[in-house]
Amino acid sequence: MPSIHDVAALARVSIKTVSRVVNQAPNVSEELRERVTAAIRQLGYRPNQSARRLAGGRSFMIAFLYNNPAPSYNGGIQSGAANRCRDLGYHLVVEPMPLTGEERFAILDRLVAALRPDGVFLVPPLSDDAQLLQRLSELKLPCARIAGSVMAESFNIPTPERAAGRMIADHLIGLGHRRIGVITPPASHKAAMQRVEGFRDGMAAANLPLEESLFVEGAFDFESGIKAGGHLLSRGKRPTAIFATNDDMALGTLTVAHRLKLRVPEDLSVVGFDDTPAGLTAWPPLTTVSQPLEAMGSAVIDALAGGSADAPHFTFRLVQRDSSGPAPAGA
Amino acid sequence: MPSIHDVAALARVSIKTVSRVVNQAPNVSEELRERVTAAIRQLGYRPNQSARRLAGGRSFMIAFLYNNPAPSYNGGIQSGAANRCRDLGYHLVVEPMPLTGEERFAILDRLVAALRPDGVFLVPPLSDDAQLLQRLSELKLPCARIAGSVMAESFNIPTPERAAGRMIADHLIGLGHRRIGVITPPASHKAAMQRVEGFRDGMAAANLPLEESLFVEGAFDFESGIKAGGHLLSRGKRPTAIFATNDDMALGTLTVAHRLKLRVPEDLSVVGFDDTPAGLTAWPPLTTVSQPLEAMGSAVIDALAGGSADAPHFTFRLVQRDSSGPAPAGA
DNA sequence: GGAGAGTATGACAACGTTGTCTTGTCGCTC
DNA sequence: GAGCGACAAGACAACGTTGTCATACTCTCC
Repeated sequence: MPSIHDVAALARVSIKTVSRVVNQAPNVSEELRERVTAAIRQLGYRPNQSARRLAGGRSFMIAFLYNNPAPSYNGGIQSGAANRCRDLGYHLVVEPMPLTGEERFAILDRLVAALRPDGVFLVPPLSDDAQLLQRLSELKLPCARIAGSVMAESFNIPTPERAAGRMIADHLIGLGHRRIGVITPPASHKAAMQRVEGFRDGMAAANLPLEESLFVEGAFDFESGIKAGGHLLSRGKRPTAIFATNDDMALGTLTVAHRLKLRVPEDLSVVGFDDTPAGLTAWPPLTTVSQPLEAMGSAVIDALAGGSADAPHFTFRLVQRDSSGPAPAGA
Repeated sequence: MPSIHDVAALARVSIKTVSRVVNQAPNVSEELRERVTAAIRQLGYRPNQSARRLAGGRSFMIAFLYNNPAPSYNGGIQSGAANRCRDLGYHLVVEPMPLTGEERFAILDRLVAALRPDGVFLVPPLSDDAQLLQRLSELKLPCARIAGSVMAESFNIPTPERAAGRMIADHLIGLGHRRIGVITPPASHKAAMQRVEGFRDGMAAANLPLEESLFVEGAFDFESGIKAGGHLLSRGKRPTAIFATNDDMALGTLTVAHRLKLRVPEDLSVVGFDDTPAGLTAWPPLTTVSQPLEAMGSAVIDALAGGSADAPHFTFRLVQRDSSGPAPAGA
C-alpha cells in the first residue's frame, strides 16, 4: 500500500502538499497539483482513514442505528445511505439497537468511543427515542433522523406521512367507501400516527362521520393485524374498507378476510402502507403507499456529511393494486 | 474523551502497561492490572480504534459485502454478524455491491485502501463471484462467506442446502405427491442448486421417476415464479405439488394458482425456501425452509475475527404451514 | 553464590495523516 | 525602492495507540 510519503517522493514535493491536493485545499500551484495528481494515479494511492481520523478529527464514518423489525424498510434506506456514503468518501457502520433498556446507552457509548463517527443516523422507530436523542446530544454528535416526531436539536428529515394518509382517504372515498376501519400504529410511533391524522383530514374534507369505534390500535406486526382486522370484521355492521397503517398489519387483515371467506376487493378493500415486498407478492396484491427509501437514506447522509442544511422534500406515492376496489353496492 | 495517557497517569503506570491490560497481554502483575482496570472504569476509558489501527495493523473492522435483492435474508445475517462484532469489539461496515461490472473492483479497492478491514464477509450470491474472490485473495484479505460453491482459498461456511432439498422431497412424497414440479434457481446460483440435487436424491430414494420437463428454471424473483409456475400449471397433466427453490418464486406460484382458481393446498401444494416474512403473511401461509440466519452471520464473524478454524454446522428446518397438504385423491 | 532463564515494567520510535507555524517569493502601492 | 499583503510550499509537532527493545528484578539449578 503506497503512503503519502511515496506520493510526495515521486512528485518531488512535501507530504503536506500532497495532503493539500488530496483535500482540495487552496494555495497549490497548478503545476504541483498536476504532478501530485499524476503521482497519485500512478501509485494508486488512497489515504488511510485511520491516520486521517487520528490527525484530523474526522472519522469519515457514519453510524447507522436501526432496529430490526422491517428488513425491507431498513434495507432500502441503508442501501441508499451506503451508496451515498461511497460517493462522499464516507463509510457506513451498522449497529442494531434494542428499543428499550439501559443496554442501548452502553452500545452507543462503546460505538462512539471506539469510532468517533462524524454522524449518527437514526431510522424509525429509533428516531422517536427521546432518551437516545438526549444522550446523542450530550455526546455532541451530529445526528440526523428520518420521520422523527419528538422534538430534538438534531436534524430531522420530515416525511409527508400526513399527506399520504390523506391520499389513502381520498382513494377509498373516491371508490365509494363510507365506513372505513383504521388499524392505527402503536401510540409510541409518532411519525406513523400522522398517517391517521391525514386520514381524518380526508374524511373531514368529504364530510364523512368519524366513528371512533372504527379505529383500532395495532402493534405494527402481522399478528396484531390479524387481531385488529378480526375485531373490525366481526362487528355487526362491518366496514367496507380497512386502512392498516403498515403493510404487515394489512396482510394480517387480508388473512382474516380469507379466513372469513370475504372476497377482496369485492367485499372488502384493504390498504396498507410502506410498499414492502410482501405486499407485492400477497394475494391479491396490496394497494399501499410507497416511499422513496433509497433517496431518503441518501438525503440523510447528505445532511450529515455534506452539511446541506435545508431539508429535502419527499413525495410518497399511492401504489394502486388489486386489494382495493369499488365499495359493494349494498353498503 | 479520556486517552490512554490519562489512565496511565491515574494508575501511576506507563501507557504500555495500560495497553497490555486492555489487550489482555501476559506479564502484568495482579496488582497493576487491578489498578489499571479501576482507573479505566473510573474514567470510562475506551481505546480509540483509529489509533489502534494505525499503530497495530488491525482495524477491528469487518466489511459486509452484499447485494440487495433479498432484504430479509441479508438483514438477518447482518444483524447476527453485527451483534457478534459488538461482542468481539469489532465493527461492521456495510458495502452494497453490484453483481457484475468493473465497478465492483473499484468499490472493493477503495474500501480496502481506506479501511484496511480485518476481514471481508460475502453473502450469496456474491459468495459465488469467482472474480471478486480472486481479487480478494490478491489483496490478501481474510475472507469468509456463506454458502459459496466456487472453489477459493477463502474460508467458506457450508450450509446443508442439499439435505434441505431432500427434506422437502421427503415431505411432499410423504403427503402422497408423485408428480412434483420444481422451479430451479438461475444456474449461476450454485449453492441454491444444491437444493435441487437434494430433491432429486429424495425422489430417487423413493423410486419415483424424474420427469425433466417438470424442472423449470426461474430467476429467484416473484415475476419468474409467476412465469415458471404458470408454465408448469398450464400443462395437460399438471403436477400436484411445486417446489420453488426460494420463497419469492413460491409466492409467484401461489399467485398463479389463485388466478387459475386452484385451491391451495387441496388442488396444489406449494413449498418455498428461505422462510421470508412474505411467506408467513401470504395466503395460505407458505410451507418453507428456515435457516438460522443470525447464527450464520455470527459464525462468520467468529471465523473472521476469532479465528476459530473449524466450520460450524447448521441445520435448516422445514416449516410446515398451510400451503402444502395431502395429494388430491384422483391424481 | 553465580550463571541463566524467566517475568514484570517502562522508554521510545513507529504508524500515516492533518494542523500550525515558518519561510520564501511574488506583485502591488506610495 | 521600501513596505506590505497575498500566496505557495515545506518543516515539524501533534493525534493515541502498539511493537520493539532495554532494564531491573526474581527465581532455579548446579
